[in-house]
Amino acid sequence: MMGRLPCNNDEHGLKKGPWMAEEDQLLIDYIQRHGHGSWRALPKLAGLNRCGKSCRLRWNNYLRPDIKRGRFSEEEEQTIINLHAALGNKWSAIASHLPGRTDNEIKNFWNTHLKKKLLQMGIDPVTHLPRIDLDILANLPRLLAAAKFSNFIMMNNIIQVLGSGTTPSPTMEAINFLAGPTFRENHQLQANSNLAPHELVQLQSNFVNLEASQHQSEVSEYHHQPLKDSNNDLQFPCSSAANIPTSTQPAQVPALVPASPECRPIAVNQTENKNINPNDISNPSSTSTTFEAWGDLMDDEASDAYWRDIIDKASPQTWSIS
DNA sequence: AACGGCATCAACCGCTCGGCT
DNA sequence: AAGCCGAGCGGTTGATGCCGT
Repeated sequence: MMGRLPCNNDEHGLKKGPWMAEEDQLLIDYIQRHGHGSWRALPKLAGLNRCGKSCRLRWNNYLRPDIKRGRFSEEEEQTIINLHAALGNKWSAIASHLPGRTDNEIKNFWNTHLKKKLLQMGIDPVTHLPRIDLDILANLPRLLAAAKFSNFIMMNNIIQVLGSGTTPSPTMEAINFLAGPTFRENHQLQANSNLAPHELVQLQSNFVNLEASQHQSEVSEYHHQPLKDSNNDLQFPCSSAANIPTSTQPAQVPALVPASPECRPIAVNQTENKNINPNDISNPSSTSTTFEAWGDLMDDEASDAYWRDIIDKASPQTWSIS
């Protein structure tokens, strides 16, 4: 990080912790009269013994006159769930779709209520997919074998590009590549796999979801609005795209699309279940992409034998790099 | 009444981003 | 181009309240 001094209240004798009513009043009075201007300069000007950052937070999260307080409505809940499916933990982006609600409030509401609610519904709050059970984990070796090692190397490269997609162009290039004939024709999974048809469908649908979620994610990120066609209906690049709500159409079911970088398809749950209860949700902050998770696992000596065992069982002849 | 565990949420901390010099 | 700085974001913490025993 570039030379940025922390807001160290202790060192400067600045107050920390809960705000008193008098402090609130000083802040409100000052901002109503002068606007907040420079947050750093504000506390001194307003006669507050706080750092500017603390003032900004207090104002934005609590004192702002347009803040809506009280319980979240059903519609707001659905909106949050669907936006989270599309945007991941982008609390400020989610908050921008909910007038009067702050990112902090939404984040707290998510962590304390919605996460649990989804879990109770059997939905992984990180991926927004139905939670994966041990049967799937047991089939992992076959899935791995089917995908072929070479495909994984290539997918890894692609997804790293997707994961680092802060600019639209490389990401869209990767998506176009995935969607295009080169990828689909040259990487026929079925040819070298012993997958059952439904497993193949699942694997291929992951690619489709990857396109859809990435596309939707970018659209939302750049426009903060779902795509709409001329009839004002939601428009998606493919049929399984994220289910973004409108004010008139609250979605009833959370979208089954992983969107945030840590929610890449295929195996987030499987990879992170190495030493924990497989029914537990994956940690949203631990790994930014599925393939980084793979890397983490492969780096871990303790898990090395575990994965070697799985790989050995996964038809070694299919692992030759073509 | 006292205690412990859990839930909630305001506030903080560390970091990134983008504008400016 | 490099560094500084203000603002904002997301994760985490800690105080508080509630509930069950």
